Amino acid sequence: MSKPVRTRFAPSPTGYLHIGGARTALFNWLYAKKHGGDFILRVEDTDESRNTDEARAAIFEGLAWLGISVDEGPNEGGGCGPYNQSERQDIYEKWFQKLVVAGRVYEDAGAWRFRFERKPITMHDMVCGEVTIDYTDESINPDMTVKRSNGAFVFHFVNVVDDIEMGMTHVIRGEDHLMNTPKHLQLFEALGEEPPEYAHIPLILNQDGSKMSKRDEGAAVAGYSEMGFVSDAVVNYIAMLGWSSKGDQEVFSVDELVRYFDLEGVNRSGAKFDVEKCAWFNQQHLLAMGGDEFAALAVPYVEGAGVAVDGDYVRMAGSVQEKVKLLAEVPGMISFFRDGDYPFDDAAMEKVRGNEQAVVLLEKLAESFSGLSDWGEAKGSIGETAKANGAKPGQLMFPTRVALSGMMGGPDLGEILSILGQEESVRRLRRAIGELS
RNA sequence: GUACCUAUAGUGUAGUGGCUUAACACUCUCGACUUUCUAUCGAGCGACCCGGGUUCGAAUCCCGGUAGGUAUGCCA
Repeated sequence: MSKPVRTRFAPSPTGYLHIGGARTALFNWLYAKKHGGDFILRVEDTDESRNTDEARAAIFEGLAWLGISVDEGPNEGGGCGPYNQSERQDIYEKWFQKLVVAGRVYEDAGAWRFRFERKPITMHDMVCGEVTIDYTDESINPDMTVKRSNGAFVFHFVNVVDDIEMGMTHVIRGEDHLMNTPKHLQLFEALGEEPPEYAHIPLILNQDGSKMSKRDEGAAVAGYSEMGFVSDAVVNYIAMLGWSSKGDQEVFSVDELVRYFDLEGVNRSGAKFDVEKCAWFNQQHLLAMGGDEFAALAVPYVEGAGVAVDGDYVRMAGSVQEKVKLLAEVPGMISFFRDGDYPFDDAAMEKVRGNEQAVVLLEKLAESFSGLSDWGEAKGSIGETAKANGAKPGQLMFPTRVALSGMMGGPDLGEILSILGQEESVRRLRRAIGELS
């Protein structure tokens, strides 16, 4: 019987939560949840000069938005606290003394260095396999500082001590830490503790192949909501960057991800971030949800555009569920609805003008609309009007859409007609005819 | 510089020595849905970094290049 799984995400609060960090957190979380274990958040704020409160908040908010639940952490508490490294100085001091007693550290210019054992170190990484780094040559890997001259402990040391104290069983982290692992392994050995299992996952890269850093476009998790992404889609997409189920399925719910995720499916090469595909995932998740849920999610974006939303507006917003990839597209797509003087899109009008019969057909349609006793027949009458005048339904459908909305795309025509009503629809038709003549 | 990791269509992945005419998805183009825009479905374009070797047979194993990445801090 193996120990219950405990994984962690250990960010330093020096910027906003970025997509690479989010994925690292996600993999740890997925692994823990899959195995019924706990996911711990530990804030590595040992470098005071670089930490900010905003960055701390961004970590909490980002994880919360993504739906990555924290079992133990600064806000949740837990049996291994405190979870801010800045509050754990005494603990580090205690472990540091073990190193002193064992004679593994020595003073150097006021700082303390850890004496490496001069031998090859082999790690057994769950993703990278067996990797050996030779520590024989001191000039290549000089003894590392574990305690600064100002008394503060360095990352490698606190990281290891905390992983011991907090009982981590698996450490899943970015491949940029691969070369740090032998150092950590040496520390575990010197401290007389069993190291956790390690898994180094490939990095997320920019389109040009460089490591995605905090400054790069699309790097901030906080920006995704604003752009109109839903968190499940972002989670789904970043999970697919470097991991696959080995089958053809790509669209997963979070529950499915927990069920199917495994470290065997993680590959070893870096993945370039593709916003287009991320948007496609978003569309798939939008399509998969119920109409009410979609409308509820879309409304804040419409309100954000400065519009008071009433029942008809909610209905309108809901009608574009299968027309958008991003929720932020919704307000623009339905803005014509309450704006009687909506602008006509140039490209759309040009296309309509290219159809010589358009104006005549629209006039006939306006007449037909005016005479309708049952407005529910409106959409059908478009096709009938077209046929009655020797045209195909499609030749009138598009001009009608442009006339009513000013745009090439948008909600279903029937839905537009229905919500606009007879009088307003006729008025809009005549307005467009005037514009075209 | 040195070490380590990686290398399949523009992008993300599958393929772990023969079942491969290298599969799936995004993007793009074109069709279908005798109704627009979407959605959906269908089709098309498009790849095994290079060179040796092992083998009857290599995208797959080995070696060497090349390219990219990461690490080489009293940052994390």
